[in-house]
Amino acid sequence: MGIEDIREPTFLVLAALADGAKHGYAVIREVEAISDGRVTLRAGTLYAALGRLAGQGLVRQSGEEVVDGRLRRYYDLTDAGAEVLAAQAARLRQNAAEADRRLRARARLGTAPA
Amino acid sequence: MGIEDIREPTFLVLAALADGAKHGYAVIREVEAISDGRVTLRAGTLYAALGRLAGQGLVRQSGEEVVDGRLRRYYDLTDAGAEVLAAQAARLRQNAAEADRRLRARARLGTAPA
DNA sequence: CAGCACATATCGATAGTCGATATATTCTGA
DNA sequence: TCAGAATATATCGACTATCGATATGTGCTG
Repeated sequence: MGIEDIREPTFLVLAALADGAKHGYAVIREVEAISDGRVTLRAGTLYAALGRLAGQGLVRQSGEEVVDGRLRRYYDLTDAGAEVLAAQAARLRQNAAEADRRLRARARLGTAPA
Repeated sequence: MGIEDIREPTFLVLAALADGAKHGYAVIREVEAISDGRVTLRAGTLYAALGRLAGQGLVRQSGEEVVDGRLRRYYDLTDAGAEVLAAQAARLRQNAAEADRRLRARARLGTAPA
């Protein structure tokens, strides 16, 4: 339950911040783009995740700005956050590779042994 | 929230069954092996997942057997289960690739702009 | 001037996983 | 020989990340 239990929405939040600081709403749009529209973060999910990740030292607030009378609160990845993201990405790749390997083994035997 | 919301433990259960039918306890050991010891399924997680996946038509009970006086209940993937697993694996790969791409962009700029 | 995009935030409900517990048999080591 | 671990199933309460809804306010567009 430490830092290693990361679900897709939270993973995508880290990924969205990996290439530079963004404000919350921009993260929501970025996550939607990253995931080809599959994941639309709820505001509740986003701000809860940012708070949680900040508490874990993976994300940090990097300033505020007012644009067109609207407040923007920026966040970016810490080095620890980048490390966790890299480790998680490796894990996803490994899981996907293992699943594919087994699916190929299945295909070799003939599908659905009814 | 249909069938597309799958967490790591459930994904690994599907993966464990992808290359052939197994009984519950064997799935637990297989998942541990697949994940290099990172994921040890709790019995509660496993049987809940199997029941849920069976209800979604992704897994099906494929028979019972008594070995050394102990009951074994076997499960295997349906074709639908194999398709979902393949789709999820693709998704993991895509998420991992996107994270890596952004982490490389970050590295290019110089880590942690203090 | 209605409605949507932008931008933040909180709150109750849902659901998957964990941790603990229960039951029963067989194998292993001291 | 007998305690403990491994095998094998299953249930239940607790935790928590996410969802869905709601709230508040500004600025742009039709």
